[in-house]
Amino acid sequence: MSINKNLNPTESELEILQILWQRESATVREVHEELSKTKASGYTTTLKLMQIMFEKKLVTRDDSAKTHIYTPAISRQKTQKQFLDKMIKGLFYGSSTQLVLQALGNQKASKNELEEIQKYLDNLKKE
Amino acid sequence: MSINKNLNPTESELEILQILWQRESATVREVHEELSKTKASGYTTTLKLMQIMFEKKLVTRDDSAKTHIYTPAISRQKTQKQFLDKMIKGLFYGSSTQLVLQALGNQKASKNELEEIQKYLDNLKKE
DNA sequence: AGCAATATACGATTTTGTTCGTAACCGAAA
DNA sequence: TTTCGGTTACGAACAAAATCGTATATTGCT
Repeated sequence: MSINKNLNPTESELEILQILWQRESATVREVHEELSKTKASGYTTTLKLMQIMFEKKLVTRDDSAKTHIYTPAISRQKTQKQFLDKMIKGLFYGSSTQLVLQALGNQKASKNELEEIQKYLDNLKKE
Repeated sequence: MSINKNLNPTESELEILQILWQRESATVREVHEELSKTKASGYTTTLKLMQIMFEKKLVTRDDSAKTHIYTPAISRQKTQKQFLDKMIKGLFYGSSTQLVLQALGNQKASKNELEEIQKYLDNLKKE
């Protein structure tokens, strides 16, 4: 029974969170600058999105100065988990294993990465 | 340079594809029946969605009889890959390894499943 | 104080996706 | 052949998300 509604971020909101997570915190302008590298849209669009995210409590902000500073209010990990779960349920018939195999098969991971995963698996098995 | 626009399926369209993949093919009524188990909405809603999916070429249909029979036009695997790629890019900073670790950590897989994954990894390493 | 530059606030519009009502259609049974 | 149940076609309403234009505020500079 959580008090917060905790609405899931939309596609665009995710893009912004992505940037905020990398930077710890940022102004609207900084976020917009970053977004502009891959996407064309107006400054006020980014502003509006971030205001909405504030209302949804996806971010907090320091508005003591003229230029507000935004900070993510939800963790990267938690968000990743939410979306993963949804995807496993909606596209992999509930099997996380299926998702993992598919992910491994598609994207070629380096040998180092594969070994990292194997180590991780060994630990899991011990538990 | 593909001729088809190949629009990604939406949330609702995925639910329908999910059913079509399981059954190989199905009528609107069958799909609707199945959807109704988990979701309340009218028959014509399902119909409309499937008609749109037809326009988008997400499904094909046999309309030789009065009751049309729909068949998925995109494969489960390809769709899974598309969404995985998008998620890795959009939420895991491009690292499939990160996604895998996160997926393994969240959802407890059984020991058998873990071993299946390990075998798979061994094969990958050999290549 | 007045001006320029840069912020935020916020409503309106556009776009995309979902839902539904109604008409037209078809086939089988009476 | 008429009727009735089930089907498709299709436009329109509705909802959610994204985009933008414009007004207003704040700061720094001259």
